[in-house]
Amino acid sequence: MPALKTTMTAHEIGKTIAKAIHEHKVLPGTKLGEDELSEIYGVSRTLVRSALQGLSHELLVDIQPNRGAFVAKPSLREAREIFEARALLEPRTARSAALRMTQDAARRLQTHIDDEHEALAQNDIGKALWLSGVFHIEISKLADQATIGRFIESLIARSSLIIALYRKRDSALCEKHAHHALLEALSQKDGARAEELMQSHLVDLVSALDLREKVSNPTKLKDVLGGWDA
Amino acid sequence: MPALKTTMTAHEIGKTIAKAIHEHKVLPGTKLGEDELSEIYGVSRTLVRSALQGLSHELLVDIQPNRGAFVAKPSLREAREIFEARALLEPRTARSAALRMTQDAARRLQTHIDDEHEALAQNDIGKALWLSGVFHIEISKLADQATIGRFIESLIARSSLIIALYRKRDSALCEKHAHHALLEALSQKDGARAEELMQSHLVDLVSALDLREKVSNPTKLKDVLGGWDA
DNA sequence: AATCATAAAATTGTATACAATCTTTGCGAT
DNA sequence: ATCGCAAAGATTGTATACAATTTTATGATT
Repeated sequence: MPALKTTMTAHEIGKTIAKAIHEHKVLPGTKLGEDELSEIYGVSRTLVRSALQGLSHELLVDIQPNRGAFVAKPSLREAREIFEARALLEPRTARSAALRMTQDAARRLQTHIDDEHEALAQNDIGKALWLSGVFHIEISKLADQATIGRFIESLIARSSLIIALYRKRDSALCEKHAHHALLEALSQKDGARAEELMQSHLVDLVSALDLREKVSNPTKLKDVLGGWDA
Repeated sequence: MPALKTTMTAHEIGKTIAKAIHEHKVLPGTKLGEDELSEIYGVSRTLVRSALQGLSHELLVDIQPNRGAFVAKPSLREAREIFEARALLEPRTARSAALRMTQDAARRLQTHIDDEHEALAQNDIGKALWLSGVFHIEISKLADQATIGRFIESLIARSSLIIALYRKRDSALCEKHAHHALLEALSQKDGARAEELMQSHLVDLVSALDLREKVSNPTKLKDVLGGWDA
């Protein structure tokens, strides 16, 4: 833990909250009260509000006027759009990354994969899930196109929410070898193969989700009274 | 003008400032002082800060810690990246838009083109430039992909800054017929042609910019002492 | 005259106080 | 009991006050 800095900046607070969201420590729909957070971080509501507004710009939290901030709940439609956008951007970006690949980058990605496996071994699904996302972000950074990289980063961040909401039961995301194969292609500067692998990897990711229309106009409202959300 | 609402919201203030930036009423590098703005809009610095932070998230303003907010000055590299990203996203989006085109949308785009011409006739270059950008945004909205649409919107907003910084002298952006041809293709639901036209339109836009490396290590610093920026 | 140090002014950063809005609770009527 | 309404409580929205930092102005020294 980074030692006792006198006070956290709004950006740092935002990062912390974002991380908790990404690791599924707080689930979509959770209320993020200002007093609560300012208590936690030992700062005034001013900074908390600033952080929350930042997160809302990234569409990670939803600020409802006079009601407060909630962890965002992307709709089915948004979910589909986000993975469509990823399918559009990431394969191409992986190809660029392959062309610019370096020894050092390969090493970094490898240790990253190791971290993923470690988290998985410790059964910290949330963390493993997020690290898996960061792997994609790292690749996009290698492509040396910061603008598109930011878009991808934003899409992956939101994917975290989508996975929390729409993951099929007992679907094994984080297929071990997918990232490894990707790294291999990148290391060999095989752009075409990297592009291909990324594309099919994304298809696999989507196939672990249930993005079908919520069917039931619940035939009887009474039936659905079990623990509903906020 | 919208009548006397008691007070403006941070979002509205941000929109107003953004509009001024887009229309080149304030140029890249201009300082946006908090007191100054709160005076102008008749609100406290709290709201102004919130607005500025929002704009900084959109990369329209650059907030330097303890120094203040300035209208952003995209680097040459960013400029190139942004138009690369547009070239990647917009043609495809224009194709989708064509497939979803309606009578009503065609009418709206036509009146939009008329507005552009009117602004041009009134010699309001800044406004014409921005309306020209909004035309692209409107098309992207028709494509029914809000996520990518937001990316495109953000890219076009920043293009405004790039044009302010890097436009070739006496280059006629806003070639009259380009948008008209695009509208025609869209109206005919000719996706392939719309995609083509958009692609070449973007090439034309870039060719009106000077995105070459700034050559001169100024041989003598003394020579460059004229009014330099902040 | 130019340069550096120092002090005053101005500006941004953060916390607190107050206002507006929403939520919950309790009471009374049906 | 259930519904509706009203007051109390809690939470968000905005403004102001104070602290920290930067910028500008001033003056001494070389």
